[in-house]
Amino acid sequence: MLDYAAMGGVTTRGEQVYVQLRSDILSGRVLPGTKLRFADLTERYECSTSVVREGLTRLAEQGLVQSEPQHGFRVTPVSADDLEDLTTARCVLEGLVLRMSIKNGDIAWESEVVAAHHALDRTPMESDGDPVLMTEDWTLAHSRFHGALLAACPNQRLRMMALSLRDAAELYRRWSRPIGHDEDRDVRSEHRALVDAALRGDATEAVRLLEEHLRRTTRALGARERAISIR
Amino acid sequence: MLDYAAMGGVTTRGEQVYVQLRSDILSGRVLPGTKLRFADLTERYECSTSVVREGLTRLAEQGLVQSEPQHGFRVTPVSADDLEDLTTARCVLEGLVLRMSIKNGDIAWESEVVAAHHALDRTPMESDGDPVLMTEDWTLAHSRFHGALLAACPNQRLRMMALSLRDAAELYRRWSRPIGHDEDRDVRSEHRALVDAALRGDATEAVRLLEEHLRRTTRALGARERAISIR
DNA sequence: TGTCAAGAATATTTCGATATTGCGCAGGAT
DNA sequence: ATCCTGCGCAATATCGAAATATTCTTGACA
Repeated sequence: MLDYAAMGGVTTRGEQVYVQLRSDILSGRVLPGTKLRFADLTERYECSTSVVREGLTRLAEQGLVQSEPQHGFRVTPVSADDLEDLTTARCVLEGLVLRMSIKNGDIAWESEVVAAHHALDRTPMESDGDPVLMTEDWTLAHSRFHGALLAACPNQRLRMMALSLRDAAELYRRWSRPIGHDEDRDVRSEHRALVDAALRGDATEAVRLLEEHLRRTTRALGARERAISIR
Repeated sequence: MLDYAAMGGVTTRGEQVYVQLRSDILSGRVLPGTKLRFADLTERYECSTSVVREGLTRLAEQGLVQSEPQHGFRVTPVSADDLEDLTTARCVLEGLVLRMSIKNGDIAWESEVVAAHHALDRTPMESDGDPVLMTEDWTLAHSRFHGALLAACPNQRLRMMALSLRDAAELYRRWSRPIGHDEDRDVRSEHRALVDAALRGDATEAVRLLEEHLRRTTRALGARERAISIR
């Protein structure tokens, strides 16, 4: 949770590598459980071990990778139990933050929510090439939309923690593409209902919808996980 | 939030330095706002810059120190606004975790709570030498006591986040020694009431007591802060 | 054939040095 | 007098290799 809010762009090599490493993990370019060797990473990111180490250390602190002393780092493996924990934590915390955000949101916030939702609604979910992974664009728009919903929460720490949990969930979400294809319409209508409740100021209903939204993604992954484990 | 649960003790130099650095900050041996120079730290901890850097990076990720690229690190400064945010976050989150812990706690958990409370109750708060800072022993016992209360929360992530907030608050608590001396008795009775409610299984009352407990410490600091700012 | 130990190979951790960046001050131009 | 520019100092960021730890391989011995 380093605060680079003040700086315009990426400045140090360490920061660049960290951002890229993080992006590579979150986007699923390196699979959960993968061992991260220094030799590979220094070559891939064209920097020395120190810089790689710094990035890995930061990610480990966030829980995106795991560190075992003298044994190196690996991308945090996914598990059904952990997902259960994560989902519960998100329902509780993100629900809370959403409630605070709605109670506190002004017109500017409402505008941002509407804008983010519009962008999300118009972004295609799946690319023609890959029927499993979502598009980069949709993932980004989705992240922005949920971020916008939470943006008006006056408590920075709670908001940051909720966002951090969303990141952790990204690892799972990345692989939760449901088998069926009607899901597409479903997710969009869930988002729309969420926006409606939020703008109406109906925090309780919005929180209920959010929790349902989160749990559905979890259930979708459950199905996918079973499918993968059969292989 | 690196997971060293599996390892017996501290193994790498980096880990040692991190632990010590963290302890030095949390215990108030280096004041909030202090610039942390590499030259000083490498000498103090007898290691190279890389190791110091790793420790600082981890602490920065936790929010205990701040990093500004090309400008180094400094211990996160304290502010009244941040304390307000922090206290609110703690009341909400730690309250939630306490509730879950009480609902889920078994006899073994109860025993731990009783034991930790007993140890805390018998540990002197203030040393004869310094009338302002709490003793190292009391701080440790206090931390263990509150940790024990939360230990039965089945959700690891929520529990870890609550503990992380407690650490952040430690920076403030360290300087919140009230002016008056009767506070001593007061804090002890607050802890006792908390234990009673928890063991009774009265989660709602326990959470209420905890929130009051947290807010009182905050108010105590408020007074102290004003006293400091007058200097 | 199975076990164990010594040594080779591989990976991580730590170091010391170099490269880079930012800051302050002096000197000169406007 | 004020502002700009360039130089030197101090601190951070990065590197590449040495030191340390772990894992794998090989071969002797029971």
